Formats: sequence, C-alpha cells, structure tokens
Amino acid sequence: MFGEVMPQSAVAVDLVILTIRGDEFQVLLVERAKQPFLGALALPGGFLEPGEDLAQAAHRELAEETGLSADGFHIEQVGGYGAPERDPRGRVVSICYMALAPDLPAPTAGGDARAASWVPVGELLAGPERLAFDHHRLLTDAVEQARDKLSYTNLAVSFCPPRFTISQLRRAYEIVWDVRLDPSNFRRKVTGVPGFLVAAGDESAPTGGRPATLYEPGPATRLHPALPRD
Amino acid sequence: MFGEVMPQSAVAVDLVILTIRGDEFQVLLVERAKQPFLGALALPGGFLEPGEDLAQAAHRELAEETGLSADGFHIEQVGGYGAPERDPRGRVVSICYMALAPDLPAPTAGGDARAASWVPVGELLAGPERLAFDHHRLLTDAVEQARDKLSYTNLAVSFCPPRFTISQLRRAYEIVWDVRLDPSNFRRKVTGVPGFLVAAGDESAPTGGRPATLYEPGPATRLHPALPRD
DNA sequence: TAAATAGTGTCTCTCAGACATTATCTT
DNA sequence: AAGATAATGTCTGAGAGACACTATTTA
Repeated sequence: MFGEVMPQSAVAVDLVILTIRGDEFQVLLVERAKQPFLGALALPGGFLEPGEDLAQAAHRELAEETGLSADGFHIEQVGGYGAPERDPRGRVVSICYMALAPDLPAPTAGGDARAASWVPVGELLAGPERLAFDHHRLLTDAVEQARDKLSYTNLAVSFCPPRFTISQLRRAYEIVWDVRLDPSNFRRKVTGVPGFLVAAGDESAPTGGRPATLYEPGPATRLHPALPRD
Repeated sequence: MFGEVMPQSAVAVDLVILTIRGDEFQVLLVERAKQPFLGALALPGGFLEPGEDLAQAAHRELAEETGLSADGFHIEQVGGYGAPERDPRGRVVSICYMALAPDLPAPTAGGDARAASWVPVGELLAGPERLAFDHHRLLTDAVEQARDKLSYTNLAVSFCPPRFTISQLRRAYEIVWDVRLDPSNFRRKVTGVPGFLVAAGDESAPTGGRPATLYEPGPATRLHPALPRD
C-alpha cells in the first residue's frame, strides 16, 4: 500500500450543532451563498486546513459559525461520509462532528454563509429532506448518536448551564427524546449514580414553587446502569 | 464555504479485521513492504479510488487482504483520523472500518503487503505500541466499539458460523470481553429476547457431551434490555 | 460406569415504573 | 389561603446473578 499514486480528495468538516431553545430541540443551519445548492439550507462546515487536526477544524468552524468561543462545548465525531457523487463539483469526503450547547444567543451570520439560524430538529426529520448535499443523512446520524448517548453518558448536561437543577436536566432528556419522564424516578436515578451530580450547595432562582438545589456535573461521565430509553 | 480553493488530501481506508481463532481474539495485520515503517506491523488498508464509496473501498480492501469474498462479513465504520503528522509523507486522512469474521483460513499474503498474519488482540493492547502510524489508536477504538456493541446488538453472531450453538455464541462473548459468563443465565437471556435466535431444528456434531440445538440469527438485531457488561 | 456438555428451575437482590405524600416557595 | 414546584417514600414487577438440579451424549 502507499507509495505509488496518492489519489487526492477534498476533505471537509461539517457540523451538527445541537441545542435546546425554548422547549425545542434545534440545530444550527446556514443558508448557502454559492452554487451548488445556492440558497438552500445546509450544515455549517468547511475544508480542512493544512496542519490542522479534524477536531481542531471542527472547533474552528464552530467558533466561526456561532461567533462564540468553542470552549465549553461538547464536540465529538459522528463519522465519515464519502459517496462519490455527494458533492456535484467533485470528490469531497466529509467528516461530520456534532456539538452540543446550552441555549445560545442568536447566531451571528458571520463566516461564509449568507445567514445562520436555529431550526427545530423535529420539523426537519419529519418532513421531506430540505438540506443540501447529503446533510439530511448527517443530521439524522448525529441526532441518533446524541439520543443514544444520553442514556448511558452525562451528555445531557451539555444542554444545561454550568449549574442546573434536576428539573432542567430532566427537561433536556424529555425534549431530546420527546418523551415524558417521571420526575420522582428521574431524580432517584441521577442522584443515585455516585459521582454523576455534585450539589452546588446553592438554590435556584424562584420559579413560582419551592426553590431547587443546584447541581454541577460530577466526575462520573458514564451512567451505569443506563437510563432506560424505550 | 466551498468555491475558492479546495485543499487536497489523500484519503485512505484502514481495516481492523477481527476474528476468533483458537479461543483467542485476533486481528489481521500486514507487514509493511515499503517505507515508511518498512517491516513494521500495520492494519491493512489503501487509498480510496475514484468513483468508490468509503464502504465499497473497505469491502474491496477486505477481499484483497483476506483473499475471500467480503460477503457475509459484518463491516461498519469506526471513524475518521486526520492528525496532520499521522503519515510522515504528507497529509493522509484515514477512515477506519472494522470487519468481524468467523474463523477464517490463514490469510493469503496477497495484495501489497509482504505478509499477513493473525495477531492476538490482547497482546497488542497490553504491551507497548507496535503498530505503524497511529494504527494502535485505530485498533483500540475499533476493539472498544466492537466490545460495546456486543452488549446491545447481535454482533457476536458475526464471529460464529451460519448455524451455531448457544455455547459457541457465549464463547464469543467470553473471548471478546475476556470474562466468564454463567451458561445458564446467558441461555436464559439470549433465548428470552424475541426474534434474536431461531432454532434451526438440528443438532450439533458430537463434542463429548449432550448434543446442542443449532440456532441461526433471528430478525431481531438489537438486544433489549442489553446483555450486562460490567 | 464416569465425564462432559446441554438444558431447566429457583431464590434473591437490584432497579425501574407507578404513584402517594410531604416540603417550601410565590401570589 | 391556593397553586406551583421540589423532594421523599412505598409498593410492585422485570430481570440479572448465583447456583442446584436434571438430561443426553461419548469414552
């Protein structure tokens, strides 16, 4: 292997940036400012730059597209996509990353894209495929990966502020999974796993009921046994 | 994004071909016939060819390296690897695939590699890193993905012949996970999930004890609830 | 016969679902 | 006070670990 010809391809990194805004599971999309798919919605992304690692490229794109520092975001790889005709202009292999963020300010329409906006994931997945390239597939895979990992990791805290109540955490599960969880059983579960949550000693701002204890993510990043998702 | 320059990289597909041979969990490695890393052990792999999908490339490489038709193998993607210095000759982004196979004949040393051989996974992961490039990391990730998915999918049947006994299936779990499983509880579990196993009506060849019922993989490909792996 | 492997049955503990009850805040 | 949200407690059923016991083959 290696040695003879090294066929060349363009390598891109595309981002599925997920958040919870106003009781909805949403993804950040851009409106394409160039052909092909001019004017269509697409995932933010761009080409890998020389000397840059894949994860570095994902962080750079995230910062460019959201106008925020990528610190504090959870970013992980979803996978590689390389169907020969996935980009009409030529061979482009994309590495898809997903990023999870707590509620963010409206995106700055910076970067190369004409506009950036939050779009409810439910609408995108239910209706016809509206995204450019094979981005509907990338979105589907990323969302499924996120939903899966909620059950056995502490990924849901990525949707919450640094200090949060158990209700806020439960709401993240309910919105991403689109289910209702029993508040009592949920509390028993997440407080019962050693090291999963650490009480921050303080109490939440008033919400019209009894104030809630604030928690921070603990050292345990795996939930074992997993939170059942039927 | 897109439009201006499209920076070019070489895209490779590397394969972690896993099997169970003689009560050991093993991986197929090749001895490199060229620089860099001449003579070192590496994962089989090669460059993506024009017009070829990533999964197609993985199947092609698998067939070339094992000398067998890739039909019947389970192949799935592990992920993309793109650290800028991972290949000393230049920018190479690799997509890693893993393939699971039942016991195979000794590999034909065909293809580009000097020699191909089965190596126990345990020795590789325990000792110092002996593989070329970042292939130790690829192997680690693939093995972890395989171990994880055994617990909640029917992936273990990929290590078994088309028709197999429950003991054979259990042995696959025990070897891949390096644990002992209670035969009685294991049987209860795998026969209790509807559609997971289908009795083939026949009985196994004599092994010095009571003959066992033969099973085939059923339509259910997920194991729910999962087989606990502590 | 003994040894080996296949398969069944049972007890117990953990944990999840359902849901009643108490606690502490705002209006 | 009433209403809202937080937190605790209790009952029950599913399922996993441990392990005793029966069944069917070969040597």
